[in-house]
Amino acid sequence: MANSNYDYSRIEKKWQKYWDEHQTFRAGTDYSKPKFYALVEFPYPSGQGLHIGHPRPYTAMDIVARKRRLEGYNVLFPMGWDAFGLPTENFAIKNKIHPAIVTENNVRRFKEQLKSLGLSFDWDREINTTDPDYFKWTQWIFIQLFKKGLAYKKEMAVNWCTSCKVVLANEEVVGGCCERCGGEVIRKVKSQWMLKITEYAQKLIDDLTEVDYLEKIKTTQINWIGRSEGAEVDFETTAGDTLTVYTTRPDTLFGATYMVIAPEHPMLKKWENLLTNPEEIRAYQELAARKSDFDRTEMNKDKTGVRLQGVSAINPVNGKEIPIFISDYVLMSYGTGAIMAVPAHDDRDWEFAKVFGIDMIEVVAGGNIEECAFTDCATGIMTNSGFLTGLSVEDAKIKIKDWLEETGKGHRKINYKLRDWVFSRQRYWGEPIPLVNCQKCGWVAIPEEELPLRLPEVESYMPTDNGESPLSTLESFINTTCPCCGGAAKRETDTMPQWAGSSWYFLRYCDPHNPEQLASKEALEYWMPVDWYNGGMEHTTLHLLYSRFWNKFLYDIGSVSCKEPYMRRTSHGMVLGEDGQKMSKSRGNVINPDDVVRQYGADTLRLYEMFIGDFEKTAPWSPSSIKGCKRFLDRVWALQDILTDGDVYRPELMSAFHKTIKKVTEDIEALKFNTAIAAMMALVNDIYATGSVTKAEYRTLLILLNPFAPHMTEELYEICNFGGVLNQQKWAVYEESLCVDQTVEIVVQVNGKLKTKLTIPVNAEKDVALAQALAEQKVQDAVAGKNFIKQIYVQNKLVNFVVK
RNA sequence: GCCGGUGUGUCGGAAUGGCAGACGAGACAGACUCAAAAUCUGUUGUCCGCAAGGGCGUGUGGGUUCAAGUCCCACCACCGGCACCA
Repeated sequence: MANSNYDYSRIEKKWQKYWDEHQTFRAGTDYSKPKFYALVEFPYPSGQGLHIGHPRPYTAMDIVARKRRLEGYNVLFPMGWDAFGLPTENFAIKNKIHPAIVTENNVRRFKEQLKSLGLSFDWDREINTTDPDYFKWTQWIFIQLFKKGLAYKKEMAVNWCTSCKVVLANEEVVGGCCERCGGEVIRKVKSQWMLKITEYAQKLIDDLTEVDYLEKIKTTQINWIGRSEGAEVDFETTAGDTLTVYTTRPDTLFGATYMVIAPEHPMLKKWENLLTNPEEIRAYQELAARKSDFDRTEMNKDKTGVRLQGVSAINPVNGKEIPIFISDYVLMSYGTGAIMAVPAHDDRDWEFAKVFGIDMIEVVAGGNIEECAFTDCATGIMTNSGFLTGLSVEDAKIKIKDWLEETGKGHRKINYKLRDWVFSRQRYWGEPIPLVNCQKCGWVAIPEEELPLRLPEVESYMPTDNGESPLSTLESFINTTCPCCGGAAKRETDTMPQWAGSSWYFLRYCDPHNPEQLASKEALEYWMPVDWYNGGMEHTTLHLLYSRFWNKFLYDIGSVSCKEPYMRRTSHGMVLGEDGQKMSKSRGNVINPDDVVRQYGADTLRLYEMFIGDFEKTAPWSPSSIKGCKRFLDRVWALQDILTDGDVYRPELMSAFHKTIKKVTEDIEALKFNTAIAAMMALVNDIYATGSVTKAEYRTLLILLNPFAPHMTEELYEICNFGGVLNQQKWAVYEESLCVDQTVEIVVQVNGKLKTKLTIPVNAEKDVALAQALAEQKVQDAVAGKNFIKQIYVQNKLVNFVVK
């Protein structure tokens, strides 16, 4: 009989209390110790409470953090709340509760749930983005950006969610719909605060070489930033001015038979009096403006447009006059908002030219332009191209760029798809933008002593239908004096987007209570960069990019000491419902972590979330599979009944132990938690096969398992009187030389087919192994009467006789 | 269309070019039990065979190799992301 039942509920509460009281996981301030900074994305404390997907990445990093502590590192593993945002505000509106109260309640619930999972966060460093002591520094950073000219206000077409009544960043629009609510997104011209992330585009690409991110994260970011090399080319027009285009294919300049400008292009205004078909143009402009992004993508098959009558352009290489069109396939937001169209060598231009019956000139030989545009840069040879004829495309690109620069008709240019970050939101529950507008001085930052600029109390948080912030109705908030001239001024009423607070939170964790600075220099120099940051793939082009940008800016102004905030970035797969579908209320496949903790205990839940499959891939929840993890813990618990006095690894388990230590040690670092657990399960099976366990064996097993199942292993460690508490012990060590057995089983093949297996001494010499293999009857039968072609021996693996 | 990723038993999934299916689940059989649950033991890719044994098996088709789930080429299916970016 077991000394006691595995009463997980009692044990887990006991140890959670113990860790709390002893501040076991408090990050030390001894800066002479080696540090390890493990980070998980802090949650948005929603009203639904913790989702079953949360524990997966949290447990993973908890395992790493716990292991590193046992290895002697000073570990920082913090947690906080990304609490500004729309759902809280919407809930507040609906239920007439202040969003701050809603946030407080949600945070309390989340914290309880996280604690019930035994996650080893340093709760002394808990932060909350809605805390004025925190967002004081979010506002401070904004002011620095403003002072350096990286925050600017611009009248522009923005993405407007008709349902949330709020502006969205480009990154927040998914397939023409609002990322959050799925509502229709339309384009609306508004004056918005923008952050010049584009200024950092090149650095954001280049510095990826210095960090260890999953390759797909790097490529996604690189593709999102979308660097392209080309040239800007100036086309003179019959209006006597110049129309500049951007192209990546200046080599095809001789093939440019028309031009297209975006419907919003400013030149149209300039040419107003010269254009003879203004109605037609205006009608098209209105049509294009009404189209949402969604419509634009939907309609991308049929090219539409209007030819400008009265103005045309001159091709600078051959002086030919070519027509200019407006069409919504050219975007004002990229390049110069104007293109030279080369229908023979660009798919979109080809389609457009077919619709409008425009000439094509083949300038790169090798395709059939009657059928489709020939866009291959690698094999084509220039033709019909004057001084470029006969060159390869690559050589032609260089030559034409040189020519453009020599003649002053253009120049080399690099463009990025990345656009500046729309940073204003017309909602209540966000950081107020700390600027005032003065008639005389324009936009002025409020003095830093006045930070934090708190949110005023308002009657209603309702977003207004005219698209202004709820703060805009509050005279007492708006009216203020100009810090510059002392005259009357008005405060900015927009707030910051939810991404603001999370763009620098990893810095605040280093020194979370500092009232003087966002964090002290010493703390930042010691803890930064984050050694390992795990989070969702969905943040690759949002939070991950934004926070790299902010960190780089803070680095440039001397506030932080490293160029890149995160040394290593990994990503976890989602936990799906039992049916393999994404968990959702409507599907009825939602699993609540509280229920699982109640039914099986936190240790089982932790173990299962790690065992469920490859950490980086999605995995369906399986109610029966989790029982296997509980069963395993029960078996570990019951080992205490067969504990002997012996205090060494027994010879028959010697290599099994060393191998398992090695496997678990390495697998944790490689995110292969599932195979680490499998190895421990196999070890326990091996132990049971011997009928008993020694103290040394049990102790090692408990240490290996501790990061995964911290409560139970602490309890067993105490029950068995192994001395002290487990979390103060040292991680298990292995010796390479003891990971191998004295003998190995090798495979004997004839012509690659398995014939028999053979047990021979480890590292046996070739002739010894071959001789022994050849002595086997089955081998004899298989090779009888045949000639040996080859005899292959792979040490400790196999013997293969190739015969004919 | 472009960029990623993934295809292995009934299921989740293991396999530095070297015994495919570790570990777990499920199923089946047995032990314990009045009985059930729990637990323990065994079997469990598939086909032929009473057996010994043998054939076939990692999405499809080729190739490299003594040896391919793994490397190369072509293709198919599914998942995710981006999408008129000149």
